[in-house]
Formats: sequence, C-alpha cells, structure tokens
Amino acid sequence: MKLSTKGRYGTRALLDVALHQDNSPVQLKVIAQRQQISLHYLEHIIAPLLAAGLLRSTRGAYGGISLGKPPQEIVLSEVIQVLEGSITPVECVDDPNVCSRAHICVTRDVWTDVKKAMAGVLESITLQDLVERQKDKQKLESTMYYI
Amino acid sequence: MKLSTKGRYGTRALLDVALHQDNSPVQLKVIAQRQQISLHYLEHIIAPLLAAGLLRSTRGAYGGISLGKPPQEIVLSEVIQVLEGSITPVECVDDPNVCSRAHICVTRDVWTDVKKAMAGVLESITLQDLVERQKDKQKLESTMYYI
DNA sequence: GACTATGTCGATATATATGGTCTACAATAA
DNA sequence: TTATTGTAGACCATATATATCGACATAGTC
Repeated sequence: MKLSTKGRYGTRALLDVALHQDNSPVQLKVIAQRQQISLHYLEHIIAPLLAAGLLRSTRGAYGGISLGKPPQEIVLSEVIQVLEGSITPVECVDDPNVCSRAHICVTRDVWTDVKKAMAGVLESITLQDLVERQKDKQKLESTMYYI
Repeated sequence: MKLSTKGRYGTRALLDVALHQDNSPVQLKVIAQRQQISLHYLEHIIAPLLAAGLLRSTRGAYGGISLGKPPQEIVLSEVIQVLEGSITPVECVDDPNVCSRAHICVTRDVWTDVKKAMAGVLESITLQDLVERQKDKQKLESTMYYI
C-alpha cells in the first residue's frame, strides 16, 4: 500500500512550480535541485502531468514548466490518478469482471470502502490548499527562529 | 497504492477459516482449493498470521488451522498490518527521521490524512463483521435463484 | 542564421518486490 | 510406526520501481 516516488515527487514538483512561478516558467533543472530529484528522472515524472494538462511546458532559452490551470482547480486526486493510475487498492473494485466472485465477495466491499476513504481525502485538497499551508508553515518556521 | 496478494489472499483465508471451523481446524489444502490459491504460496501467507497469533495451527492427521482469537477480536487493520507492514502510504508518516524536511513538508501532512482515513475504515471492521456480511450475501444470493 | 538553453523521448541498467515452486523436515493422530 | 498434516527455507522467474544516458526538437538571443 505504498505510494511510489512518482506520486511523491510529482506532487512535490507541482507544489514547487505553484510556489515559484511568477509569470515565468520554472526550469526543470531548478526544481530538480530544489526538490533533490534527479533531473532525468524528473523529466519522466513531468511527462504524464504535461499530457494531462496539469502542467504546461515552454521550450528553449528561458523556458521551463508552469501550471496548466489555476492551483485552485488542481485537485490531488487527479494528480495521483495521473501519476499512479487508479487509486484503488484492488483491481476488482474498479472492474468487477476481473474476478468471477466479485458479486458475492465481502472483502471486495472492504476495499471499496478503503478506496472511498482515500479518495475523499484527496478530492478535498487542491494545490492551492497546499500552497497556503506551505506558506503558513514557513511563516511559523521563521517566527520560531526568533524565539 | 495497490494491496498485494498477501493482503488479499490472507484476508480471504482468515474469512474462510472463520466460516468453516466448527470445533475442528481447517486444512490448508482445503482453503487453498476453496479460495483458489496455490497451497505452497498460501503457506507463506499463513506463516505471519500464525506468528501474530491471529491463527493457530495443529499438525498431523486431522490437523489444520483455526482462529487464534474470537472473530470479534480480529480487526482488519491488524490483519493488513501483519501481512503488508504498516498501512502508511509513505515512510515519513510513521518516522519523520527518514526525511530531513519532514517537519516542514505539507505533502507529508496529506499522506498522514490519507493514512488516517484508511486506518479508520480498517479499524472499524472485524472478522466477525465479514462473517455476518458473507452470510447475509449468501442468503440473498440463494433467495435470488428462486425469483 | 548560428548558437545556446531548454524540454522530449527512447533505450538501457539495476535493484527490489512479487508471486510462486520445490524439497526436506517436524509433529501428531490412528 | 506410518500416514497425514503443517513448517521452514532455498530457489527462481517476472514485473515494477528507480533511475541514467544520449540523441534530438524547439525556441530564444545575438
């Protein structure tokens, strides 16, 4: 039940872009440095986010990537969906046909509830929420140093 | 974010035992057949459940396995914990020391919420609940055939 | 138009996890 | 003592995760 690095790095990359884009795109190289992710690996993680329209890219000098839509409209459930595939813990929850006993299986009902619980959390959080939380945390952090 | 066959098969095996033990243990071979799991593979899945005390084994002729405690006391969160390890989607949720930025990381807060949501579901369901649900389903199923 | 900065894409490599088989062995009931 | 059952652990094939590298496409700048 682990999230792979794709989901983790990808979410962090999106948040990085959201925090640092001021009318100009953010370079992959810079994100990689700031988030301590290998540049080449980051490219592979960015690709599906571009394809899904969550990010936009600009090639050439002074290029980079920027958000594909406003951070209020980027919901975490979609991010995870794009990077990890369906959030379901077990295939049969999405498609009963993969198992002949699906219609009478009570463990399937449990996995369905688990999926709903996870989806509920991820659907309730947008990138904008993360941006605000991050700013709050950094403010608190800098205050702490003065104590 | 997928559950491996260990978690799935193990849960089904436990339910199978709960449904079929009547004062006598259930043979691994029989569970394997009924649940369509390879016997040898099932042995590997049973082992940690025995070690955790969720199952008890009896060797020799007419041996088999039986529940290690009453089904009302077997909570699914423990089953999954034993079979899959911690339910956390990301290591840093359980142990902040694995990442130096854990204290200021907002994505970590998200994964923490996700873990809580999953745990909430799994902690609320016991093996006894599954037994009852299964019996209800089968009753409904047999009724359906008469319509 | 040449040059440079930057993202894109595909091939490849390595490590780890998954899912499973097989054999030898230990315990116990009949 | 023998047949029956679970136990333990070595072994293996495949898939997936986690990268790395190099060649290429595109877009600014001079």
